[in-house]
Amino acid sequence: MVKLTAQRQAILDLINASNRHWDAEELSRALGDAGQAVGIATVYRGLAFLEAEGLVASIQLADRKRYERADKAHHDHMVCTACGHIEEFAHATIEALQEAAARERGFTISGHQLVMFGRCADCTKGNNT
Amino acid sequence: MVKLTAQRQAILDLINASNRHWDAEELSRALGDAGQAVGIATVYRGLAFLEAEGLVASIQLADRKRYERADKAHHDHMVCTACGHIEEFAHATIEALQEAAARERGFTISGHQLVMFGRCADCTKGNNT
DNA sequence: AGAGGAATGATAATCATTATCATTATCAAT
DNA sequence: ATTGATAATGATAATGATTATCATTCCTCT
Ligand SMILES: [Mn+2]
Ligand SMILES: [Mn+2]
Ligand SMILES: [Zn+2]
Ligand SMILES: [Zn+2]
Repeated sequence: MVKLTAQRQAILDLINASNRHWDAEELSRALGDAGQAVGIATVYRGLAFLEAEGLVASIQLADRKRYERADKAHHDHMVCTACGHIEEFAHATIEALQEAAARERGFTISGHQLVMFGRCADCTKGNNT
Repeated sequence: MVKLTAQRQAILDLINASNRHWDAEELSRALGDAGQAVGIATVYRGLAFLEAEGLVASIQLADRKRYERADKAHHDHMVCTACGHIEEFAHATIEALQEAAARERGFTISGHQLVMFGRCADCTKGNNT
């Protein structure tokens, strides 16, 4: 019975309405534009709360943390260093091999993050930037 | 013909002398303790330089970037969230599958980072913190 | 209606990293 | 050795994302 306040619900709705990977600032700005302003501090707290509840997922990039909906199957990311595009991919075998590697070493895994950096298909062809 | 200044050489020597994963602050402090103080700004610049030259490697964790020697084969990491221990592992099959996944999507990969979080073998058994 | 506790929001604080800029080191040419 | 050009250093200010503070507002229960 997670209790969602109006601002937490607004954050969650916005995230669930697309496949974007949002940062706190973007969410705060978008909510303001939509007429339901939420203080930036509340956005940070709301995101932490929602993630703890498993209602949103996140990826930690070099500079900032980005949030996305959690109602998709687990996946990892490829980040285009030219245009910022974030592409998703899931690979069951990689996941299984990771778990095996951890098990071999007695490591109890609670999470992982695999990020590949490079140029997306568009940026590889065209010469965007 | 990379030209190493005294302070860059000192940073590199320190990194190469162990298998630790250092952050800038730790390096600056250790250099100071060793009697060859290097300003923190110079440490940051030196690390960027050394990494660009391929003389040191790095991993970007949530809060800070950590540097290690580059004269080891590529590997990824498991970070213990209890004691901070960083364990290394290499997995050729995972690497190959990653590249295949990128290729399938037209992504030109320039780098990647796979980090697993959890409790190391010691912290899983004993109850260190 | 009122008390207690949680949530909000404005703002200050924190902390890693980068930018500035005056000073110093390096090196080639005089 | 002295110059001058150029790069590096180091002290310190600035930046930017995130967290902490704290007064105010909102709920929920009695
Ligand atoms: Mn995603
Ligand atoms: Mn390592
Ligand atoms: Zn791109
Ligand atoms: Zn541990």
